[in-house]
Amino acid sequence: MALFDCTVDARSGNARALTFTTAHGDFRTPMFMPVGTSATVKGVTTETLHQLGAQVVLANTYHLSLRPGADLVAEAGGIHRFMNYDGPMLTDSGGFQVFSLADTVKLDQDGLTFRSIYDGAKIRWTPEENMAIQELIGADVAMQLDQCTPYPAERAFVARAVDLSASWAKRCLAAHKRPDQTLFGICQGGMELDLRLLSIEKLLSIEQESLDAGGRRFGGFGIGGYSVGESHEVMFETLGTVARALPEDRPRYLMGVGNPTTLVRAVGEGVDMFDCVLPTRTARMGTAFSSTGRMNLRNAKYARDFGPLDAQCTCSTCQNHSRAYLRHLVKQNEMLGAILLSVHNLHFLIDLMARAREAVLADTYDEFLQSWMESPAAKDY
RNA sequence: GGGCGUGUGCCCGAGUGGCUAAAGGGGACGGGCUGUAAACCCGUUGGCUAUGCCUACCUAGGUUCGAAUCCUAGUGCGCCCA
Repeated sequence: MALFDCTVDARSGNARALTFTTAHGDFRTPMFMPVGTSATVKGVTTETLHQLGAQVVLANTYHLSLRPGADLVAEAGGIHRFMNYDGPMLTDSGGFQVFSLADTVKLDQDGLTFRSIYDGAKIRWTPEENMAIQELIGADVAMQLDQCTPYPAERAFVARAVDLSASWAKRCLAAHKRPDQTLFGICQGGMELDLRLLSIEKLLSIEQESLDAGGRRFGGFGIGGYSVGESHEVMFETLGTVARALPEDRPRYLMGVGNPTTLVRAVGEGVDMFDCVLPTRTARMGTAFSSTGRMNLRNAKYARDFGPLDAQCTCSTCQNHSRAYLRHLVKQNEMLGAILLSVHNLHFLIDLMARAREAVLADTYDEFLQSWMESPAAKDY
């Protein structure tokens, strides 16, 4: 297969199983992508990531461009070599950070100006500059610069973000040149279905214009601006329609999600890819996903519980360590506790999506979804 | 044996007459975490028959309208002198 080809291996209802080709190998969906913001999935070695069956690892343009600097990453031979991960990688544009982090973002049609959280330096990003930075970092997939809107938000504000994100999508697509890297466009529009569909319409017409002019196409599509404070019901009111309005032949990536049950349901709505800090962050804070729901290992009830974390789990943490030991590590603030729980939580989501793929291939996704929703693990949704 | 200092809630520790059921830490207990400035943030932490009452700042006694705070004695601990 050629670079960035995407094949639909199977469908089951609205759920899909894709294979996507990158210069660092294929990835198969549905899948969960561990987040490695600063060129590291916190607490987890790249060797372990491979063992876990991670297919794509994220990194963040905002953080890497400020520390250690995109030029330094390029000098190291690119992000893969820099962090010694030879599988597919994806960089988020950093737009999310600019809006969520900097209290002094200045937004104009041409780009955005903000201050570095590290040293206060004034930084100016146009979509073109952001593309150049992501090309220097060198992940297999780059994300367009976009404006992620919070919830709740005024409709007019969301509409402006849709327009701005679309205009940036156009400029990113035009500016993006690196041949071994593909670009994903991003759909915004908050919880307003018509704005969501408008956003997609814009992306597709931008792409068509680009193709007509002999330019590039989007390798896939991000669905941004969800899981920003709205309830699950509100999110799923529009998510399925939005996902299925995106092209069938390319990946749909629900950005920043997260929760096991949300993943299983979203796959059922036609979403293919996910990323989230939740498994690694909650692990560092002492919480584990499990087949019986979330477990807070700080709880006293685990102090003398010498059984495995999750009897149904095949990860190395569950094979080798007891709840009592993990609780001890967490309570003592020992770094190994965070590491072991990170490994377990990542395994949980990666394995969940692997099983989702099997269900799609067997055309039994409905049953898979139903059985998940009836399982005790879904209760902490 | 003498002198000086000190003793506060599970622990450390602030508080030198009323605004004190007692600051602040720690610990314990519980909750949160969703395109990572997070090994972080938030709550609770004397008891009860609970818009009030009881018990509490080493012990006992005293001064005072009122004491963790002042006085006396005892006692534990620390330092110094013999």
